[in-house]
Amino acid sequence: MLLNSAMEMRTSVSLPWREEPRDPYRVWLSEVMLQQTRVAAMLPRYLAFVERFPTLESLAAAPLDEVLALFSGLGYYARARHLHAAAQAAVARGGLPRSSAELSKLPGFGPYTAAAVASLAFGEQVALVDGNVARVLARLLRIPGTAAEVRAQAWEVAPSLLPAGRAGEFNEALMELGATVCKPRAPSCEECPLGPHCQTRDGGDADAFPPPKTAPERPVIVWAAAAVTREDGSVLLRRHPQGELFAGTWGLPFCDAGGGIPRRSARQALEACGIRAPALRSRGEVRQTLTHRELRVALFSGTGHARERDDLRFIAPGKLGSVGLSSLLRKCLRACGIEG
DNA sequence: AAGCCGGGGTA
DNA sequence: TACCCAGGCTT
Repeated sequence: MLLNSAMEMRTSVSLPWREEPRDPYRVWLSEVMLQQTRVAAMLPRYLAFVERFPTLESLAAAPLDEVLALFSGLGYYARARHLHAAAQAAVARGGLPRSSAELSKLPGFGPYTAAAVASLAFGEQVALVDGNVARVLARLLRIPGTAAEVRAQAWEVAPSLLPAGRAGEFNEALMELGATVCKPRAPSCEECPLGPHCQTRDGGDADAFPPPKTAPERPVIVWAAAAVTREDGSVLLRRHPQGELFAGTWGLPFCDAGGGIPRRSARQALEACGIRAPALRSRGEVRQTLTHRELRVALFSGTGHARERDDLRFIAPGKLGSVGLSSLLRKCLRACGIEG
């Protein structure tokens, strides 16, 4: 009965990766893009991605740069690197593994994604818990404890709720319910198909499950960055190395400027690129809030030339779509009057 | 177990 | 504007 109630949620939206018969590659791609990202934000990128890389094999054969380009602005770029690496590993072994256990061995497949692909695309009878499922179960069953404890409990309980032979449908229905009705805040309990079964609905305290997390403090990071344009209008970009924020994507040459003089720091950043003491015009400050820090970038612009390297390229504004860019870079370029 | 990774939606 | 959200990897 729980199943039937929850199932009412299904098929309320038609999304391209849900077309039957399901293509495991596309189901996987959608799950990766949906990590920490809403459907509305990722849908256009998903469509562009499958158009460029319609198959697992085409993705495996692609240069990483192009994969990152298609992830531009989505954030968490490790997802793109893992996706690419996993595609190559999968092709090398003859295709995508069909079980959750085997999928887990590939980069980028954690417990959730492995179970999602296995149940949704391959029909494996395996439960999954994402933020939505954890919240739905916490309210339905009045699971006490912190968000982390609720999450662990949900993984314990979920397998026992699985209807025989219909794990995929059930998983999808629970996630759909969490996304549309059993929302983090202000849940629409009146519309909930699970209403009679829910242990928090009558109390009206569904909101309290799971309890809100305490806000983490967010240290401020200050960068000084410079947009240097060449005579032909192209702008100097530097690839963020592994271990740096925005790793793998391209950004303006920057230097940490915490406590220092921003203009001097910007000059320093350019010297590291082989540009000596150019005239720099101040372009104000761009801010970007990340999960664990607030980023403030003091911006400068100027003209100049530099020798290109593997991690240093002049890119024409019209060609910006062909490399991986962060949203931060877009903001910075806009502030400098450079439009992609 | 805790910290690290972007970005956009919502109040 | 301020707050909220969340999977996988690394340490």
